[in-house]
Amino acid sequence: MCSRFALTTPPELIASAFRLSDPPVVRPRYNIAPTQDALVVRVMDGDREGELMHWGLIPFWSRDTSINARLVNARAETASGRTAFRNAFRKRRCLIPASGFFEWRREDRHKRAFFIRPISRQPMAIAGLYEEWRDPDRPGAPLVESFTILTTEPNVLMRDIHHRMPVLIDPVEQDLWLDPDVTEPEMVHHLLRPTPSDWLEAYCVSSYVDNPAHEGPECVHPMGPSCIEERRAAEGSQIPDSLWG
DNA sequence: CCAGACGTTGTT
DNA sequence: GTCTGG
DNA sequence: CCAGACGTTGTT
DNA sequence: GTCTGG
Repeated sequence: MCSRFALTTPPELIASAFRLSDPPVVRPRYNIAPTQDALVVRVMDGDREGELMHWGLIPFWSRDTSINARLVNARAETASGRTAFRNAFRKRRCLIPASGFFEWRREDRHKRAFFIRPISRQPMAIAGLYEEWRDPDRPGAPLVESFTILTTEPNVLMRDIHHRMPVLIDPVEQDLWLDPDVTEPEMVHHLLRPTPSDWLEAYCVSSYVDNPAHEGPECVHPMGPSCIEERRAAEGSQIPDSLWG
């Protein structure tokens, strides 16, 4: 799954990595949690743009926003067939820029937080879906845009930590994923595979990050003896040329 | 037909 | 809005 | 994901 | 224990 992530990349670098015409107006965030706003990249009128949206998808037919806290993830294996995600899967696919994401590993009675990031240090592109919603009880209510993160099986690196992980989209495949004119799920399903393990590394962080109200660099500082066990699936392996430009 | 769900995660 | 279950 | 609440009444 | 909110 993916229920917490960071985006600390400078706006200018986000813009170049995602080919946005303007740097997004964002501050560094070390602990982005569900129901909060996060930067989303989508294609609108043929151009990529970065927008802030609520994390937690609100289907357009919802009576209220109470479902928001629950639809923070969508299973990549089934999302295109789910009522809540079907329309978005066809027409409103998006990317969520992230410097890395957090996962908690269960260890007996304890849990330990890990930060997972690209070895390349370029921002990753998490696959997402977004939706548009207006309060049906209030005519003229403002448009609420919200998103969910697609999850899939873990790769070798992640398998040791958790049994789900977010879907990441390779830069060479991003135009296809974002194209709103590609409305057949079959055309994009093959993009929703686990990221190769040698794209990523993982290390332990302190429990400071556990509290969603906490913010700041301490969330991603290596912590404890097992920061030594910083993991790489393939030591010394080359990062594929197709990655991150 | 109407009523009620519509989702994922983790845990037992 | 649309699908499933009763 | 984790943290924190977990409730009703009447009144504004 | 389970639900809601961030």
